[in-house]
Amino acid sequence: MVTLKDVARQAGLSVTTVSRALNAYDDVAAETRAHVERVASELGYHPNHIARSLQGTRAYAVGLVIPQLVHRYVDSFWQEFIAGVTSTCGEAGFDLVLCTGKDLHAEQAHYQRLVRTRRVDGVILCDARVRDQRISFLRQSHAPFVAFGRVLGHDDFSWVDVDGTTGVRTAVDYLLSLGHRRIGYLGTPTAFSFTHFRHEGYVDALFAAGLDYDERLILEDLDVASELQAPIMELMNLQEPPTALIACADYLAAGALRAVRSLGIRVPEDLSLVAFDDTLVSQHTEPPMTSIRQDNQLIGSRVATVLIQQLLGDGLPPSHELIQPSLVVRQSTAPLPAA
Amino acid sequence: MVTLKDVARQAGLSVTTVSRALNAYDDVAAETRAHVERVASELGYHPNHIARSLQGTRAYAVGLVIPQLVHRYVDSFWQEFIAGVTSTCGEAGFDLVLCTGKDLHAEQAHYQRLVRTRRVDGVILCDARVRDQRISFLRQSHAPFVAFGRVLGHDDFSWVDVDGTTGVRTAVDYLLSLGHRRIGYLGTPTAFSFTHFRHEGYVDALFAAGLDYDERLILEDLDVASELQAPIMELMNLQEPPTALIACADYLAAGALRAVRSLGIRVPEDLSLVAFDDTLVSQHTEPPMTSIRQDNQLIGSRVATVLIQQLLGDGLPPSHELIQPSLVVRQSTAPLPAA
DNA sequence: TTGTAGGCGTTATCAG
DNA sequence: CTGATAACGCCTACAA
Repeated sequence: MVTLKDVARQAGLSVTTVSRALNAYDDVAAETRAHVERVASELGYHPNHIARSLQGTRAYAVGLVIPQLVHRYVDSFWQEFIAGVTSTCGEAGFDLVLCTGKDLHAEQAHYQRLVRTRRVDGVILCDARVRDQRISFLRQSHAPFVAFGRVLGHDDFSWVDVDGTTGVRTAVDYLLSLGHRRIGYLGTPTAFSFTHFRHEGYVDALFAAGLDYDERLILEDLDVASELQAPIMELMNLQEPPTALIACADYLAAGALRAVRSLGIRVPEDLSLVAFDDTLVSQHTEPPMTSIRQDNQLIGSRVATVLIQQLLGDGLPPSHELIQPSLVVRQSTAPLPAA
Repeated sequence: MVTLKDVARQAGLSVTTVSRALNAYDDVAAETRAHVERVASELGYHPNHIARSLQGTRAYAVGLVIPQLVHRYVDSFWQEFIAGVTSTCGEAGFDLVLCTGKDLHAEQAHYQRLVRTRRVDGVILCDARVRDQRISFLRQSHAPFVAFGRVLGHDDFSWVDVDGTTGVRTAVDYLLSLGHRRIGYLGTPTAFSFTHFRHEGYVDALFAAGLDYDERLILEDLDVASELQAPIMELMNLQEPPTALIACADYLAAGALRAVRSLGIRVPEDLSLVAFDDTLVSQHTEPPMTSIRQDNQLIGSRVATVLIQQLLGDGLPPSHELIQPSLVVRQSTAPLPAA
């Protein structure tokens, strides 16, 4: 393997000079630089990344730990997100180092290792929780990081998030415009911080329309393994059942669709249904679903951009960025039929 | 950021002794070792992979370059594959370094950089092509690598692949058992090596059943952007149209489903349809599709295992592993109706 | 059984 | 402008 020393010897210069010549420092003679570059390429020199990292400068890599099993494993969220991260990183000359952790604790251990060993220059944190130990840890260990997802009351770190509040509010407004007044709500696990923002959109929209918040129409804390059949049945057997339902995740919408169908309720004739995420799942159901769409690749790309900016220009203030989702209208929603 | 030196100071020993105690050398007193281990865990010491790599020769990382845009981007293949790779790597103490390349040339450049700069110890190569320049490059640069996908006539490198031949053959056999005799075939791009193995399964099954290979029933080289409407129409308007169709990718099956439906042909009553891949796409169509299923996470896991074995025990002979897909029967296939 | 010294390849610091 | 020298954290002769 060709090292800097080999190049130095061959060029009749010191290792230091060669290093600086190759790294575009401005204090080396143009002639010397040319010579060094020629020798380096003749010898087929490539800098040893490991040594570079050990030395303490930049690793030109960012880290990401993905949960081993979350609901998102069933859709293509991570894939699109990662695609966004890697392509943006690539343009900036960074690589992505990926690990997986079975739980939050394991995730944190990975983050610790990655930054401590200088394997990466900074990390990306996903699925921000309401009380997130990982964030406290990263902050206190002075590891540059950017989170996908905000945490209420903590703006001392950079984050990129989807404006779930506006997303849900837009969807509810749309249902209202179709004449619906009894709108049910299926919420994601409350541990995730995005859950609360989405919920807020629902409340806001009802309030703006002067409608009551009826707790009986709300199902909360539903994860991918939740059994929806029974609660949905209860919901639809109310004195005044909802005429529309907004499900805060695709998997909930798909589950609700199956549940109501088994009750003989037709979508969208008897019940309108809106999903959130707009992955392949909601696009391929029958009928295809009206859904709040977030561009996962864009999210990954923005998170990476913010992190790299933070890494290159250091000491930048925390940046906060809200990405707007959009409502994709398909065939699972319809005007409220005249009673 | 606790280092060996910190542990040594705290334990009142030299760095050397601590290092040996922690690395299970047999020339340290049992008592000393216990003491060192206690101090190390109290301080939360974790060895620095980077430093370790520098003096040894292992980076404890493997590389993977994913194509920027291929048909697989629309399903969750990469996500599942990556999940398998990272979890297996993690267990062995390796990280995954991920890049993306817009074309094969860019991919190759990334592989070159990763191995030359010692950023990784070996790489994973995906989507093997019939004539794959990346493979020649990796072989000649002596970079340890494992491919997902074989290339006919090249067994001098390690690969893991899905037995597409048996997969398709099983599906055709199933259709035959339902009474079908006119079975159409929709093939993936011929540049991919798996295309040919799948095709072989089709031919084998027909031959074994004593049926003719009718070129009019075969559509080949269809990618995700292929317009299926016209060719499918032609296919179904034959004197003796097929009564069943086997599509060698989920996206082809979904496209075919739309195309035949627009012709007023019902699935499975008028036409049986089998897909390949069994991603969410084929699971959520109406009707849900009978599909040849491959376990993408398992594939990733096996590829990583083989690569790491190769890395740790060096000089191992190339290993070849064929993973069996399985046929998942759903509602897109039915017995041939009595004419 | 333990400690000392040297080096893996690179870059930062400071002298010349 | 260029070159010694000292790290980075770890391992491994070799010496004590």
